Amino acid sequence: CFCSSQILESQRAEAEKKGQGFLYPRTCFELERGQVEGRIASGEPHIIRFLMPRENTRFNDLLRGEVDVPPDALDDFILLRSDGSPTYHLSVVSDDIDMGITHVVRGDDHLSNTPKHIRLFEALGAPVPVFAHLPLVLGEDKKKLSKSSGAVSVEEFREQGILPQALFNYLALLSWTPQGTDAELLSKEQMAPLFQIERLSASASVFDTTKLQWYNGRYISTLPIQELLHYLRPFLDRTGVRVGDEARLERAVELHRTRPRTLVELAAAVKPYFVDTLQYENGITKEFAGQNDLPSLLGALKGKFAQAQPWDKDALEKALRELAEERGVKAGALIHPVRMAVTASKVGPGLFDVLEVMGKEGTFKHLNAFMAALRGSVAH
RNA sequence: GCCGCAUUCGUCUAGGGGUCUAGGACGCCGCCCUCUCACGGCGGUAACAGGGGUUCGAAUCCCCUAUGCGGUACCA
Repeated sequence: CFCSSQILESQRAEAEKKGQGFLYPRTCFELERGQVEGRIASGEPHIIRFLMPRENTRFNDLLRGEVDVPPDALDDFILLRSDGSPTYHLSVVSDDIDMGITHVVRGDDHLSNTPKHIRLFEALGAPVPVFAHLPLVLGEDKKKLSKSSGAVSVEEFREQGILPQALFNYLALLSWTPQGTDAELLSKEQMAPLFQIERLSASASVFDTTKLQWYNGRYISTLPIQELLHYLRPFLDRTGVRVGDEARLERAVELHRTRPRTLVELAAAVKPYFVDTLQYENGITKEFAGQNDLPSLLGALKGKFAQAQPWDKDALEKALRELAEERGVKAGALIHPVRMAVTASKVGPGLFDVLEVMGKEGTFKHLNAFMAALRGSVAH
């Protein structure tokens, strides 16, 4: 075809103005063979088009069943550009033939290209593969997933502290459910034998970060501990945690793992067990600075704890409850400030478990720092 | 414009003519457990896009409309 793109473009605009579709008018197809050879020999720029049959193209998509496409929108598409390079359509089809591809599984957005590809396979005398067009995953704005609509690469999810198992599980269950089970938590190994491509839904799904995080939380709390630790390590490094005591890390993770939804949060939760100083800001001013008897209570508690033998949750709980009894306060009046002191958080696992794992040294270090911070905030 | 694909709770989905007063999960709300939070347990909230058919009977089959997405490139 020798038609210039300018001419075709203006013809196309013309047709659209009249509200009509535009197909290549096959002007150059009418040319005599000798004429064509002459013009090519003279170096005139040209492209090679595929002569698309003017009839319906039917094929059976694994997900959508019979698809029947009339020729209206099937143009005599270009195979070779004027510089001689192949277009996408020629490339994929030759590649598929070359590699002996039997099943083409690709995104929905290629459904409209399929008739072209099928005709190409036929024209090249190759067997037409089976097609399956998967629905797209949409962003929360219901538009095609893009950079602006959230994370789009596995690297980004890894950075956010999402476990590969969780991402896999979540993604696999978008547009697909296994037959005969309501199970949501499925490993790759469990899914493989259940997988049937026909059970994929044909409609697009919206990516829900909250649900992904739920999956992630489930995997964080159930993964074998060593495996979890393996994934957690980079996040510990990143938050500046130097783990001196592996056994303590393991116990701390066991204690905290039911709460976080990302590895970032898990790392933050076990940080107090391995650092010298914590940041209290909000905890001090809002909750405890106004309690005038708190310094005295905590001082007395330190005395009790100093004598606790052994340093375990039962002994510590006994010591704390004794003091509460003696002072006529509720145990909670001690438990909450101590939790704040040792973890810089209002929420967390049972306090005595935390103290046992943290150890005597760590507990006192944080208690002292907290009391000092209390004095500072009262003074102001 | 033309062609194609899609449409069940806010979201992911089950459902393939009667068993659907539509099931499960996330989220949200309440209760239980409890030193707090989480986990766990129990309960609740919320959907068949609209309109025509076909049928004794439709979320399920057909048509139309609406909406969304994709294609209509010398992009992939």
